[in-house]
Amino acid sequence: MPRAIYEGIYRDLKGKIQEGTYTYEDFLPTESELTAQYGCSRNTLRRAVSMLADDAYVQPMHGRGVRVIWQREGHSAQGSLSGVESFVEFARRNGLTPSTSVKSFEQVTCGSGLSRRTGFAEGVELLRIVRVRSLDGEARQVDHDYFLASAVAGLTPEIAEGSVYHFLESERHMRILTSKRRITVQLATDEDCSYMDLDPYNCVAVMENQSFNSEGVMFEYTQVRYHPDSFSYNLVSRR
Amino acid sequence: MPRAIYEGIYRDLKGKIQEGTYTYEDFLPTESELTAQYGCSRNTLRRAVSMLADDAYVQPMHGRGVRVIWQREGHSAQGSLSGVESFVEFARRNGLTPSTSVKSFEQVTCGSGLSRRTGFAEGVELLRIVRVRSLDGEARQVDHDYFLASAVAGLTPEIAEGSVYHFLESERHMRILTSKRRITVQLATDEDCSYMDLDPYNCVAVMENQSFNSEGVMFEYTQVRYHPDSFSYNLVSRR
DNA sequence: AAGTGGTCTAGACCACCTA
DNA sequence: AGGTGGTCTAGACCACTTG
Repeated sequence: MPRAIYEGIYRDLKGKIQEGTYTYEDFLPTESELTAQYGCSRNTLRRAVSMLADDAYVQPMHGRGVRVIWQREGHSAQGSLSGVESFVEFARRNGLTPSTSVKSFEQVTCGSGLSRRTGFAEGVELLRIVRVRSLDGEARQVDHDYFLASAVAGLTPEIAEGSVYHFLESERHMRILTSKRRITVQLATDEDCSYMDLDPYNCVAVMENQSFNSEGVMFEYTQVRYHPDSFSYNLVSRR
Repeated sequence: MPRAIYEGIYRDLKGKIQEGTYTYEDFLPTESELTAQYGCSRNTLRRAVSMLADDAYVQPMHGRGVRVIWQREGHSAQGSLSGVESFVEFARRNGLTPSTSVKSFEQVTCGSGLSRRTGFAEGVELLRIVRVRSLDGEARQVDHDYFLASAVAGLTPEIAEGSVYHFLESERHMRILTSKRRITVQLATDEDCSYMDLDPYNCVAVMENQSFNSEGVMFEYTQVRYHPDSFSYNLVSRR
């Protein structure tokens, strides 16, 4: 694997923090020690450290050193859906059986309302897919996907029962490079109630998502409506 | 102001994208053109561009160029609380009158349950503050704050009615450098219902937050419980 | 083949912290 | 004063895309 040097150093340091070689509130060795240790330039090492800082594993302190701030089980994890993990990966990791039921699979033209909501240009052809996803038979989320029709030619309802991304990556050689997300809480719609076990006055967590492919073109808008018990989202911010 | 060069370039390019000098799906000038334009080294320019990419303003494409992916009103913004903006800033921007009522202000010792929830070590002294925050008289969120008591000496209920961060920054010369967050949706507690206008079967959006100061020490755990109508969180992810 | 972004190096100077 | 991280430069080579 032709991995970048900074990537290797990043993984190595991250592993050492997770394993306890460096622990909470320790200082990492200094930059000059680490560059000597890894036999790389200072810039390359700094890039790796800055990635660790982005992950909130570490906090560099000017004039003092680089302090570890990662804690095992920092925010103790409940068994709930992480926003970054795929549905199937989450299920596998927790020993649950995932299943997907395609409720809708149709081509639509993007009208003005849809354009404002999704960010697609008016008039473009979209493929609309609605899927209910369950764990051990319990409906946990409803996915509303809109794909640029031209980008997903060949997609069938059968494929949509599995992973659309796998299809896009292996068949269409497409990669998601960037995505913008928004999380809100909304009152459950009648549709939500009919798909998931919810009462009309319940709320759902809604994650909207715009994805851009390697061409820099937005090709997907997704709205995932989560059963409130199944939603958890972790993130980090700096500065 | 001794701002960094990359910071200036970053802001300039960001402004040009927002103003429409470069628009959605355009390519930026090439790196060599931009380095000439700004009279800086390639590394410095690349750092600025990489920050724009982190913000999903731009997507660099190997061998082709750097494409703008920012859209005005991409995910159309509703009038709702953003997770990154402070409560007062949000109110001001939307012409609403913010108010805060301190419901609790007391010192507690961190027990095992609290330690697991918050990430503080067992036995440390904490200052617990509960505040209800309203916009135009309507209660929108309840803040449960736990501060390392030693870090916030001198804090009073009167100060807590305003901005604790302002106190920490100007009086205690403390800065938040990193924070880890988690967002979940929970059933409203009796306390939530009594503070905000909610029924027992309603949900609240909960944002938990651990903050680290410039010493790399966690000094704050906050749990903000949002009225569902007042919650919106925007974020970006790459790769 | 030419042009683009991606990675890496070596060396310089600065700003901050501790003593 | 000495050590640490923060910024910046100049130049090299590589990998990908396009004609």
